[in-house]
Amino acid sequence: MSVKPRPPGCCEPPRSLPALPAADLARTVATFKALADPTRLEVFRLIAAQDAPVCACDIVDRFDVSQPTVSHHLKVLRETGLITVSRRGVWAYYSADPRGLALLRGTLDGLLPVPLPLVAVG
Amino acid sequence: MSVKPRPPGCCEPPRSLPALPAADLARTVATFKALADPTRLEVFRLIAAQDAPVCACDIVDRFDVSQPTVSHHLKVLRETGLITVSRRGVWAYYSADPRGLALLRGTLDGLLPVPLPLVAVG
DNA sequence: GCTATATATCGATCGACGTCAATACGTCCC
DNA sequence: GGGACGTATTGACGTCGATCGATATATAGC
Repeated sequence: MSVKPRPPGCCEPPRSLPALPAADLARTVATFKALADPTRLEVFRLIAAQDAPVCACDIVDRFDVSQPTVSHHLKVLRETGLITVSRRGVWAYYSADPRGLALLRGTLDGLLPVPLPLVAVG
Repeated sequence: MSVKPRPPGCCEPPRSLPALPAADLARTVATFKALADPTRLEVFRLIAAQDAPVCACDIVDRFDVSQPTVSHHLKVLRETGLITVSRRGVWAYYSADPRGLALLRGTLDGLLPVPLPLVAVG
């Protein structure tokens, strides 16, 4: 953060980088963190692979963790905008929110230029 | 994980998802985790924004954490394949490894189909 | 060799997080 | 209302990880 002279013979100062706004940084970090747990990543993969919303009971059935733990993971994914929930009676149905992944994709594209230019077709 | 009958009136069983191989899951989780810390994400952003390798001393200068902490973050980024290091005398120069981000991009594309079909040109 | 400098490693601390059992909350049905 | 069931919340526990100061390692120059 300080403005120090280069150590002699070291290097040119790197190109300065516009700092990410604090809110964007926090949101990006939270999204990465949401997918940085093996159980939670698999839960999200299961939800994202479906055409129709997934019942919470199915998720509980498919993982070797307790029902409160699954509920906790779903809450984290919901709070980061990666999934949405809808209720029908006592049942809760979860779907992937495309905007959550779009945010991540945008972040990655901002980190390094894509190797080949891409254009949308169709 | 068990094969239980549906609760009555709940839902159709979700499409079964081929489990991610353990090694792939671990590697993906580790990469997400590497970018899930605000300091480390900013360090990586600084490195990835450059055309030339960045001297470690510059990174230490630009952040409000101690030199051992920066060294630790650089090690994590290196071990996940997001950056590479080269030495010249006592100095260490870090560059972004495009393959690290490519892995992440591939993972995201596997999580949800891209909103519009994309083709490479040029 | 000795000193100075750049970077890495070690050990300790402290907060964050994944997990569980227990419990609370809501909804359905009798 | 009362019981049954699906889901969410709470509180506690153990582990992991970000951070630091101290120290180690390595290189350059004298």
